[in-house]
Amino acid sequence: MTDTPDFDLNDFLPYRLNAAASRISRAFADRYREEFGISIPEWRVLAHLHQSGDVSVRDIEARVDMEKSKVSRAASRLEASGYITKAVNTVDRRLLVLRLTPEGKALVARVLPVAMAFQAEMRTRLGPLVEGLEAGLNALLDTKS
Amino acid sequence: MTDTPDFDLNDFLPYRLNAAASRISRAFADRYREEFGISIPEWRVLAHLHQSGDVSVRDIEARVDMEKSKVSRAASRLEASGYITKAVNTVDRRLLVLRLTPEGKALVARVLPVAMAFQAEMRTRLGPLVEGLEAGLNALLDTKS
DNA sequence: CTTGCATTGTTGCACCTGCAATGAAATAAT
DNA sequence: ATTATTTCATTGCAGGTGCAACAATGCAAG
Repeated sequence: MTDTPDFDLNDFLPYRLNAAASRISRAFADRYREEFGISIPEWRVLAHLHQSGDVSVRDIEARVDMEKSKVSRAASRLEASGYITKAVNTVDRRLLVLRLTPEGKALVARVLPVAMAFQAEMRTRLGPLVEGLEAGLNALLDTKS
Repeated sequence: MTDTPDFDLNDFLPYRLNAAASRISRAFADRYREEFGISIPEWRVLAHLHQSGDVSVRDIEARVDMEKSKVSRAASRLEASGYITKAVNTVDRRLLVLRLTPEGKALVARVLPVAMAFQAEMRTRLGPLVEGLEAGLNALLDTKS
């Protein structure tokens, strides 16, 4: 009987997770690009610099879930735009020191409220379901790393 | 005091959602590529053809959350690999009729158990949290479309 | 009929991405 | 000290992606 086992892509958890993330990311990226002219990788670098001060590429790679080449290119774009500086770490000259410029700090100050508002929108849309979603994401992110 | 409002990227919902989805997708894509030589877009097309029989590119675009160009290219690769055929719909010659070949059906029969096993792994890792995650994804997918 | 408009699928283009190779610097081994 | 090994960041390359432009077809208006 079961020659063709029932399968509906829309009930398939990996697909659903990816579809939801893609839509959210797309909407988010559009807003960032239009209002601030930055991409999501650039935003992640900025956010981490805001959060942790001077860091290296490797630092960001470890904490922000991005390949080092992606970090490197995002950092180069941010440097070209004047939002960060790249300097050589004097104690270990293999390392870079990425640092926000005043313009970068000002940009972060403008982006942060938009990011928080976006997250608030998501939470509103989710209502009480947000807790379950967070718990599920925790489980996936903890175990899988 | 609040010159620099606290912000931790790892508590930021859009980031967490995307990070989780990326890791899952990556693991999934690796397995598909190694075992079957197909990508996720190709898998989605195959899955929809398995589920719905003959369909057009536009059909898949609407139901599988992919741009038409992405569908078109995935379909071309699948055709080149001999897994589907592309024919012109005789009643509306703008439309294509995508159809699984016997090889395509055989491939789907091999992929489906792997997909189900992967989903089962996710469910195991999540345990009872899977319900909350599903509910949250529902909310995001329903409202956002 | 024909003329204009909408729809379907493909493709050119510019961009982004991951991976591997590379160069530079630090560390370990002998 | 010299040599090998490891670490860090960048870059070349091949391939995937979205978007806009396009050709082909269908449909509607006159």
